[in-house]
Amino acid sequence: MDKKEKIFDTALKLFVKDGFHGTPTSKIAKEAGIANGTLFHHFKTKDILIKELYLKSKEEINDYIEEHIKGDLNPKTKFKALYISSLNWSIDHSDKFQFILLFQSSPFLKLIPQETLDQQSQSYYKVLNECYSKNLFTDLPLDYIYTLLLNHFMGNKEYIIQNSLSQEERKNLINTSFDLLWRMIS
Amino acid sequence: MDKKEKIFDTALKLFVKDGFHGTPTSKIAKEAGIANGTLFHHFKTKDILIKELYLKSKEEINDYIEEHIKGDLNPKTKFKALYISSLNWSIDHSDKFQFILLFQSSPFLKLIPQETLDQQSQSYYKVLNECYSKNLFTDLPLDYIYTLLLNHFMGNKEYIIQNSLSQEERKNLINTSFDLLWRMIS
DNA sequence: ACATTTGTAGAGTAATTAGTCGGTTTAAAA
DNA sequence: TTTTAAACCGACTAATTACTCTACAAATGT
Repeated sequence: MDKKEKIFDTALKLFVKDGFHGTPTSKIAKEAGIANGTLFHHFKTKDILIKELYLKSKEEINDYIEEHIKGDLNPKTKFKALYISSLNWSIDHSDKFQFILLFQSSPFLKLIPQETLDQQSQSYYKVLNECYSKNLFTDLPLDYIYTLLLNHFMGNKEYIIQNSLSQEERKNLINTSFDLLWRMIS
Repeated sequence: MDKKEKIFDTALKLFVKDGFHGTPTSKIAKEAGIANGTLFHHFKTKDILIKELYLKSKEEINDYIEEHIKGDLNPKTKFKALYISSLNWSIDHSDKFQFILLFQSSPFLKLIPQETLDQQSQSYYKVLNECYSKNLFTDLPLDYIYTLLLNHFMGNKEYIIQNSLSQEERKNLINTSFDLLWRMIS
């Protein structure tokens, strides 16, 4: 495996486990099986490593989701596809997803310009706005619906990871959870 | 203000802002307006400070909630009182609540014996179990309902904090959110 | 009044950390 | 083949960290 890739992998795992400040660069290098200097050859600073790791992970989930919602024309099925594909990715890449959350609620978030952040969430908002403008949602503020949606999502993600369901059970639960959500917000 | 109390306050604020490892004891001492040595006189180690801060905060929220649910005999109103009082406390003490979450998802959680943790969540589980055994909930596993409940709670908490509502609006939203929740899980 | 404990201070220390540097190996280009 | 550049190494450094130590002040008990 490419050493830079190996650094990414190891760093992500350690950051999720012990936090950013709790993970020394020396430990990353050691566990990745490379020398200290090599790490700083690929990433000028620890901050840059953290930032690139975030951008990489975020790009992966975004690509995956966009791949799964494109083509769908009906707003509701598009919304459902968004919900389900996000859920699937976050379960299948739980460390990466956890890392994204960690980063987003950390002071390192400031390393990313607002413009980039907006751009990254564009596709979600587009789907949401379409449903909203077509009055598919109940008569509550859109940001409140977003809140309900987001946390329903997070809870179900956590539940599925925790209970390591079979592929079939998982599919069923995800569908059930979407129905529960839709019943709540439509 | 008592210096020990001042350390508690400052440490909590900084831990929430910058994380445990991101907050040096020297910074805590400086911002609390005390000497380095004084901090270590009151708390033998940084870990002990973190642990005591958690136990203190957790005790406060537990006391508050228990004060608000005692007396209620009907399981549903007791459940509602639990939901609403938790929400109110977490909004009115958002830093402390954030700290509790931070601690619980950190490696420091290991500092607390399982026995103590169980004891601390006893009263919540009691209320939940009572509703469950009286068939007030829909036909889903209790731990799944707990997941839905918890995340509905978290989302609404975040929403109310973010949107700084008036006392009246807040009360209404909390009630609405409870109805939404109840409709979903009952 | 005196003694003892407790609170407070801040300089000091050993360990750890992010990041550097000079040098060697590997790989690609000329 | 020779030259150039990129990848890699690990010892090193300056800064930071958790924590100690000694001394002094305040409170408390006798």
